[in-house]
Amino acid sequence: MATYSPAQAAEVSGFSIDTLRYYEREGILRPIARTSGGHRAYTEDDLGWLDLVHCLRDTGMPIADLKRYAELSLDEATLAARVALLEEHDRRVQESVDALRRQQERLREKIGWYRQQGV
Amino acid sequence: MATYSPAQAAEVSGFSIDTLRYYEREGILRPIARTSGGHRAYTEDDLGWLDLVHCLRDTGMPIADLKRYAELSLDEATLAARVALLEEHDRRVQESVDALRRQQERLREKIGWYRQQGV
DNA sequence: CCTTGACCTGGAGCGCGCTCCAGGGCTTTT
DNA sequence: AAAAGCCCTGGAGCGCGCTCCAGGTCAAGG
Repeated sequence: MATYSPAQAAEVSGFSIDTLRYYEREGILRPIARTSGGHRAYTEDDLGWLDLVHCLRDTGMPIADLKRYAELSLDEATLAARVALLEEHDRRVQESVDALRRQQERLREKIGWYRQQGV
Repeated sequence: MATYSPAQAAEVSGFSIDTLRYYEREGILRPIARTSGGHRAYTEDDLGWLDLVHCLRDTGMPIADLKRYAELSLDEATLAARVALLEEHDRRVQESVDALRRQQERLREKIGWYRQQGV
């Protein structure tokens, strides 16, 4: 199975090498396999997981939550719980989208008001 | 004209007293009027401005940008420029809403995939 | 008056999420 | 086999946006 050097993993995942190491230290990534010389060798699976991590980070999931999620992932039996967590996160994302749009609406009202003042 | 104590201004604006002081130090608020004893007395105008500040912060405008905007506000002649900035900000807000929704869509696909794996 | 509670200032501290660095070991190319 | 470029570790540092603190002053009720 193909593996990826840290630089390649960074390229593919969109995280920096430092961030990948940081995530591993934090327990968000399971310990990455090593070459005989001690260099990391990321697997396809690692990259798949990183793809989900990216999605979760981009939607505002905090590092601490991601870590808890990753810990759950160590136990196959928790699949249902993990999906429940993702769905809960999805609800929070929806709330923040809604909140953002509400504030955007207010912003537009303010702009309209300024425009009426003769801009 | 009615004025507001720091506690009242915090209550109305939704910012903490410490944050109000911080914003004043940073130049996001013009220097707030004082009582004879040196205590702050916020005006209706201050609260109106704070309302806009809250809207901008909630939509992700950084402190530094807010400061620049506040500096512009000191000069009446910049009204058009300020409105332009708000509209530019509105575009960025729209972009982040869109990005968030795209990632949410991906998240939902992931959830759907897990569901297919038998959850 | 005197107490109590709100407010003042300057500056330190914090939580988050990285990012960078020194000092050293691999590995690939020539 | 030597140079050049990746990668290693542990730990320090940073940018943001507050938040808290000490040590004092002011204001309002009894």
